[in-house]
Amino acid sequence: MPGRPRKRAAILRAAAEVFLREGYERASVDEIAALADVAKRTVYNHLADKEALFLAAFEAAFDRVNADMLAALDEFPDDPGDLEHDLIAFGRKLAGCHLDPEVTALRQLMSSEATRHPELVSSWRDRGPGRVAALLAERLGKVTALRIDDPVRAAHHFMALSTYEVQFRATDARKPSAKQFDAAVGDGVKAFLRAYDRHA
Amino acid sequence: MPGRPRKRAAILRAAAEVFLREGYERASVDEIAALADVAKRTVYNHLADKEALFLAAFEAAFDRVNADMLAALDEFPDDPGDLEHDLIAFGRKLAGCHLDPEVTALRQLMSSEATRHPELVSSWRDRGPGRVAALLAERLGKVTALRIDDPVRAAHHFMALSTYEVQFRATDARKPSAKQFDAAVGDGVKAFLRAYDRHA
DNA sequence: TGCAAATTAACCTCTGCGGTATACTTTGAC
DNA sequence: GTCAAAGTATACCGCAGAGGTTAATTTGCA
Repeated sequence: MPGRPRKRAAILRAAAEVFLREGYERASVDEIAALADVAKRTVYNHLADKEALFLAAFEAAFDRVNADMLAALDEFPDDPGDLEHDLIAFGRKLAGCHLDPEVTALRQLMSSEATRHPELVSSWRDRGPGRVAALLAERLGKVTALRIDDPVRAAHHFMALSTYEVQFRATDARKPSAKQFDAAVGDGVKAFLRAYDRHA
Repeated sequence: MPGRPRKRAAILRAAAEVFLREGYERASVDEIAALADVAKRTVYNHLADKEALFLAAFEAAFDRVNADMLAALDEFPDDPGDLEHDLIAFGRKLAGCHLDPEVTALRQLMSSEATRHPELVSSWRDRGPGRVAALLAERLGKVTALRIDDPVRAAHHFMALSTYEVQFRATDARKPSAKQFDAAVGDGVKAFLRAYDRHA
């Protein structure tokens, strides 16, 4: 592996770690350089200034996390055998993503810089949950057992019901137990089915 | 009105405004003092340091917006005549709170300081949405037209369905139109009723 | 192997902010 | 009206961090 891109990757990884841990203002370029095991000058060699460093690191971290999010969709079979079971499995995967510390830290970081960088928010929404909703809508629309007028809205309802409570407690000091987690997701999915299943 | 408490109130109001606009780190005590029309020394006279100033201002701002949130519950009648209509009215009020710029700014501020002040998050949750959920659960449990096993969970489902999409777009540059807003809330409430109404 | 580009370490400067000190003025309760 | 408590203006200190400079060194590639 060539030297230059390796340095750049190390810088972005370190920057993501420090920015996520400290927030934009509290993060220092010195610490990032030290963590990347690189001279500060090298950082400024790759990225013009702290701002550019932040945006690039955020972008990279988002891509990484978002891949997991979209991968959850593979959990959802094209032709579900046991619909409730499959939906619960998918809902767990989806809700589980929201518990990932990197995800919650990224959300917080985005939130705190939302005023200065509104494009971060819209990009996150469109490429993240918005994308998940669109893809999920496509799949739900094909399930004949469901009566769905507006697939995108139904997808949102599914996401809301399966993840609301988990997100609610995601920032809590002590995470919900596996039992609470499963119950929250399971009950959410069951409510979704009562609202959308033809014979429920 | 006596002078001293008036100064204190002015300081807290100014602090809230600046902290909400700039975030903790970017906010400067100088600006807060100027906005409160007060000498910097006076600020430090009332609050020990920037940290205490922040916590006090946050607390005050939270109490203010949270009162609106809890007031939304009054929208919900003890004995609903037209359940769907009443639920939609309540849902709109609830979702509307999430569009208030001060509310979104407060959430962002809490988010960005969550690591340093986890107690802010749990206090927010317990006294805010958690409280709403508990009170709403109480009311929902009394509505005989609904089949509800776990009232608190049902309350969460109601909150999720009626506010998810609005919160989803709350940080968007251009707010959703009234039509979109009403449709999102209305469809959410209808889904809730399909899931919980005895004869649906 | 040689050379050009990248990297490094060690400074340096400049700015902004938290917090304090001083010396003076205002305010309000008795 | 007095006088102590509170407020004000201004200057100041210390510190931390962004970003630049330089000169020496390493690295990758022809």
